[in-house]
Amino acid sequence: MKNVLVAKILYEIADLLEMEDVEFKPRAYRKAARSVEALSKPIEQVSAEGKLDELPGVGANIAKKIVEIIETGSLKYYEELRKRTPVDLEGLLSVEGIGPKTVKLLYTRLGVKSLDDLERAARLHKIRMIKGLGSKTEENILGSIELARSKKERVLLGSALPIAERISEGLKEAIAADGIVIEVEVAGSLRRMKETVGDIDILATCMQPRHVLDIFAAMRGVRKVLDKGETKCSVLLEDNMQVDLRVVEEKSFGSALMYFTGSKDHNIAMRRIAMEKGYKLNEYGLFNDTVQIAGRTEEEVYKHLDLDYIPPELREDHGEIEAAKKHELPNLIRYGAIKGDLHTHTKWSDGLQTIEQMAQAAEDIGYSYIAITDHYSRMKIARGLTELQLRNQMKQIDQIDGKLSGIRVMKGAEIDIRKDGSLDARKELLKELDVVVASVHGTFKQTKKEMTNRIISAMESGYVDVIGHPTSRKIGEKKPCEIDMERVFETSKRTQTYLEINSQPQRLDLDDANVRLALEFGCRLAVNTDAHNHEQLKNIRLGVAIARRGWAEAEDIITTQPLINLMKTLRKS
DNA sequence: GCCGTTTTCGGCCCGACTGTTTTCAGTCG
Repeated sequence: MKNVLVAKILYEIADLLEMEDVEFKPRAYRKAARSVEALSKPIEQVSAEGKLDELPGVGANIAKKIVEIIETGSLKYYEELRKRTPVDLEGLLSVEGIGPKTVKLLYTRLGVKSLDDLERAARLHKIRMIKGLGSKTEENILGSIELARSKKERVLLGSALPIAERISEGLKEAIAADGIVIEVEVAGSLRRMKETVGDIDILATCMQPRHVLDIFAAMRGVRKVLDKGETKCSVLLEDNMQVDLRVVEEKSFGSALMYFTGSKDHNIAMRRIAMEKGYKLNEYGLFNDTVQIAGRTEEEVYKHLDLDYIPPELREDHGEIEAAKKHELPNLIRYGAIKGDLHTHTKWSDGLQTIEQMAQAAEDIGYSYIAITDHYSRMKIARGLTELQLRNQMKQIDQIDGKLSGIRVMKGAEIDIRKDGSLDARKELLKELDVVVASVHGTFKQTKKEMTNRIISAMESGYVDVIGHPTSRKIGEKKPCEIDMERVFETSKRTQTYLEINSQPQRLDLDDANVRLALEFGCRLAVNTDAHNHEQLKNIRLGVAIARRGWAEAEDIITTQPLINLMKTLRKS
């Protein structure tokens, strides 16, 4: 599956062309790249079927280039562009505030090719000497460069999860084909559903550990075997992700799973409890002297320590052990509990699919409602709709909704919260919508107080149902805005304006800590995907994971409610 | 380089903000 590679090259061509002041082509390449990225099947398959030019944004020329990438792993056109400006484009562009034009400028004037070069140039105050740049730019670069570097070290949950699942499924299938019984589980921070992970840990139990390790080391996608022993094998995948596989005896599977799931702090606390009871806990089991009294499953280990079972998402030593002791753990929202999505986009604004396609996809995953909330903006953010366009869309949604019986399609919009906290839409228009999502786009350089008031104003307007991606953070790219969250939570509760848990892999905003705090304030939240294509509707599990990590129960999340209850919850019903 | 019930050629999103500038380029969403 070369989708990621193809998309990456197309994106980079766009940046390279932009560097050279080429007009319009960058946009064309980006559109094609997004199409490839959104694809659920291998690009090779689409190519083999001769259907590349059916992808939105892919014409004869780009199709030809994609074929070349599939066949050779690279692209002459791309290599030539790179030769003209041989820099670590991806790295340099990951610095906030630096775009293709600045990369070009820094390269031609200072020979900056890498993040290290950039940092050196900034420290030596060479950047401020360039016409068009200044001391402020230099300071900003130094401020963002660490963040840009750290991005490489951890991978988004949303990226790592499918890789881990593919590997564990592949392993199961390969072993099963040999007629051998195997049990495989993903462990580590990935199992705890942390928003980013450093590597992938997989645990297996099998009577023939060596056979499992051999198959694992020879799997497709493995670039390098880092080390391989009797029970453990570490490999580096083609995309630089490290995967560790451990094979343990069946009688130790539960305790090993606990041990390798962590967190470290949770494990330490657990071992202390075992000690207090006169036992010993390690990855091989729970022991009374030398006799193993538990270890086959996690459940029996917790039980023998007089604790309720603690779901992996809670294992951070943030009070979960005390709660488990007192039988006060939350009844966490289940992964399948979501009944609908209140934040989605279509090709009317910057999405990829039609309203029908999004609604159909939502119905297919078992939802009973979906709100179409394309960007609406008087300032044309992300191809926002005009009032006339939105009214046309509303008519079309009504027609589509009339035709579909299995799912309710709701009229909505994502409205920009302007700098002064006012909504970028006429109130009369908002009244006609079923769902109003209001979000901050463009965080400027506002103070904490200004930003807090900006969001609170929107909540107090009386026209907003959901605040979209409340802190505007992007993991590894953009820090969350400084906001007085407690004031926001208080207002959310008072005005019954629901804060979103945005399920986009790079957002996950609110984050787990804020979710937990919001719940303490008595807020209810909305888990949405902000999907820009139908595949992204499936990101909902990431949002639910964050809800679980924030100790949320189903009742805390309005999108678990059936339609009739939801309508009572929203203000415009 | 792509695309089309107003077009197969001529458009293609655009406004705000920042940091640099004396009127604007680059970045962002």
